[in-house]
Amino acid sequence: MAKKKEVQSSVKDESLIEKRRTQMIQAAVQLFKEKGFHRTTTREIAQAAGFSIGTLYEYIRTKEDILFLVCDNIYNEVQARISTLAMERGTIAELKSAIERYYTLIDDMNDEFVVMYQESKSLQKDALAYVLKKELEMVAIFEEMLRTCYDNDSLTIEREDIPLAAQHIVIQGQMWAFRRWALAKQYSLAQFIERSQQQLLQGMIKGVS
Amino acid sequence: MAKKKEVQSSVKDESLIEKRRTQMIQAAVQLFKEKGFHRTTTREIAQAAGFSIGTLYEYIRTKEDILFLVCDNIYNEVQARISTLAMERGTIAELKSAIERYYTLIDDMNDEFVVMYQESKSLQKDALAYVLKKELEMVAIFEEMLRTCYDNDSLTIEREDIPLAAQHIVIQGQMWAFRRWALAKQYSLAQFIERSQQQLLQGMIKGVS
Amino acid sequence: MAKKKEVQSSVKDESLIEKRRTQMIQAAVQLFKEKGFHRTTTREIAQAAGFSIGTLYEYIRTKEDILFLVCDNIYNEVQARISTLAMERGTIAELKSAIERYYTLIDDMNDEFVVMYQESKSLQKDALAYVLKKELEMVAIFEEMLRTCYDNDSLTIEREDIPLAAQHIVIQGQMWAFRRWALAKQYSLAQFIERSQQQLLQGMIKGVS
Amino acid sequence: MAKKKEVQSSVKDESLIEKRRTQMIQAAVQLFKEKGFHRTTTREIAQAAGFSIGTLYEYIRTKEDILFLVCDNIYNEVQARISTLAMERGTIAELKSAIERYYTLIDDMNDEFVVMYQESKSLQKDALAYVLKKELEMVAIFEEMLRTCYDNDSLTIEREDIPLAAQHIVIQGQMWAFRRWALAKQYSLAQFIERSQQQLLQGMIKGVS
DNA sequence: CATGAATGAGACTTCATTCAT
DNA sequence: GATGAATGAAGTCTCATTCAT
Repeated sequence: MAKKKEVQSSVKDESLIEKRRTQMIQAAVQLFKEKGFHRTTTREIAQAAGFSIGTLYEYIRTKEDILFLVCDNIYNEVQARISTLAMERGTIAELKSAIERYYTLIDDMNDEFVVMYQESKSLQKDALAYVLKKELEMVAIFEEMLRTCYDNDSLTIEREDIPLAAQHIVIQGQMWAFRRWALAKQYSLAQFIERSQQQLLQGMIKGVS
Repeated sequence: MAKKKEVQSSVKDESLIEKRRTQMIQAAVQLFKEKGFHRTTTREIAQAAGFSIGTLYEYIRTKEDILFLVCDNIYNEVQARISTLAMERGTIAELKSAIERYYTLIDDMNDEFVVMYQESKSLQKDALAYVLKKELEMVAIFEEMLRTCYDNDSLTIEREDIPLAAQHIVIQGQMWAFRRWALAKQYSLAQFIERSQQQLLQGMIKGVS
Repeated sequence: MAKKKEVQSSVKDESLIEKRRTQMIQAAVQLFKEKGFHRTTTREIAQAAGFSIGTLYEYIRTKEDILFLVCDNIYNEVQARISTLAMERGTIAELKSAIERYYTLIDDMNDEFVVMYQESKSLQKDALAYVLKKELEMVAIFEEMLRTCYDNDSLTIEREDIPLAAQHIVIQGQMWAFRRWALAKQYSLAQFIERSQQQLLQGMIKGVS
Repeated sequence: MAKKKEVQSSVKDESLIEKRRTQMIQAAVQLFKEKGFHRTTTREIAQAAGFSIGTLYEYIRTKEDILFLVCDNIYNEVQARISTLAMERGTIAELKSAIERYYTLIDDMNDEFVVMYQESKSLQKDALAYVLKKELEMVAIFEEMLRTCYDNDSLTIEREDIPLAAQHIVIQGQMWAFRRWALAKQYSLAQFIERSQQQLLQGMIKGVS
């Protein structure tokens, strides 16, 4: 659980940092979603967060720090909610449940996901590397699940195609994040999840035609 | 084929406009890919294109016009290369061929695609609407193909799931655009296309277990 | 000995004021020497002095007050150490001794002197006037000494050149303050003093060729 | 005549650069003299120079560049005017003439000198090194003159004291720069030069009592 | 048509100072 | 008396766009 990159603050009170950063992240996500990272000014973020520009800069060093905090925050939420999937025996049911949880999470945090995927490239090299690492961990979770299922003799898929399949699951989630506005006309979230589970797993599950 | 948005130029000579814009699109794509739209300056684009900042502004009105030209250019290419699939009889073979052509195109124009997906949100409302419309047309082409196949009695899929399947095909293409750097370690383009065809169509084709 | 300028403090306890100000002067001298007055922040001074920014402002009113305290402190030291030269009979030996004491003091308080000469221009008009007055008093001490020597019939110099000669003695001291880093390669302090006494007084002392 | 440090400009026309920089240097010297480098804003400099802030930054990269240009400009002037002293035979008359020229120059460029000595410490390491090097060259010119005089058998001074004597000449010049306001009450420039020549050279010239 | 110097609004960031705790 | 979080004026610098040559 080593923190790779720390955002420096000149304020000492840790709980206050926590509180202010939460305010600032919420404000930033909203604004980044509307106008994008570059078109949003630090003043706007401060104002939307409810404090002055001076106060904003007591809790970060640069504007980019805010973007990093947004991205970091999302992954922490994601991992917190996904990692509860214990995956003890590696059943297909558990895999389906993981997909459901993941897509539900994406739906809950739609704004944040869109912002992260659209803007994370604006991060500096080290911050970007950190975010990409987190993203690969996400794919790795599903790879691991698929592999356990495979070892349980539950999948017909080739072992070497597991990475692609895992990416597929993640990408399908991004699809909901990016095109909810288009897809929601036709599917509810529940329907989307059901259809996705079917399409993604269809044909790779033993005993299912 | 009504042009929704025209980029104004104060130069009259059409062939010169064509030539200069091609230069500027090529320069811009390279720069946008490296540094993103917002971090790229108009001066840099002019210099990379081989003319002065003053000349650049003879052929466009705003910086955003350049981004629009990049996006517009991609769709013109796409449509030119995909639309040749007349899809007369709606066979599975033709569907597979369309997927192959589409993914090959994405591979050819990788830089442009990445730029478009990353930056198109920076377009003004009307230009963005135009680009989204073009993208939906892309999905519509595959929907149409799937529907023809369906009517040909070639698909087991539900008719109402055709839009989702079409989106799926397009998204899978984006996956190659965005993650070629990661995927290429494991798959060649040909292999990726083959695997994708299999995963995307698997289970929805009649007569295939 | 009327105090021209008082630095206000909201703290009552005089000995505490004394203590805190000593701390802050020491910290400030060090920082001003390294980075200059303008590049040093009040926060840095407070931290280096060992207390909080809030406490710092209990003992001063503005940042400039700190600079004034530094300058004032130097002159207090100077006067304390130089004025002990009672100069009762106005001998050449006493003049030489005064030069030695003065230059030794400059060597001891090198940092403070450099800071004062570099930064005193940043003082407000009234504070600057006070510092300049103190400096002129410094020159006046040597003028007085030279004049006594002159009246003692010990100098060949013109009486009207005494002010210039006095300035010369002071300036030569500044030379050691500013260029000790260069001069120290060639001369020890003792050697510098000896050479200076020789050059400064050479030719103006009766009975010396 | 190798230029150690170049200030970058995005304007290509060399003669225009020359012209604009001259304007900007003149404006800056005036303002730096009045308020110091740090209290002067780039906007003020641009305005005083007669163009916009944007134009100012077409000819420099950072505010510090302006200070560097000011310092560089002074030394170029100084060297241009001093180097005409051919010093062919190394006579005392020529040495005196050099001192006269140097002090006259300082008087002419009083504002610039004060600014340079007060503010050059605000330069970055490399720019500061360049300025210090130029200053040492100034001392070296006088050292060279003194040494030639010495070899001509014209000086009674010890050879090892030549560096100190050269520094002395330079420092005495700075005295006029810094304290003209005080000294001018008593001496005209001509008188100051005469007295300085006398005091500086007195006793080190053979055949003069 | 081509050029590139000029413009200035506006962005990010700093930091002296205050004041409630 | 001590603390340190909050403030916002002000500074430096960028860059899209214009227009005279």
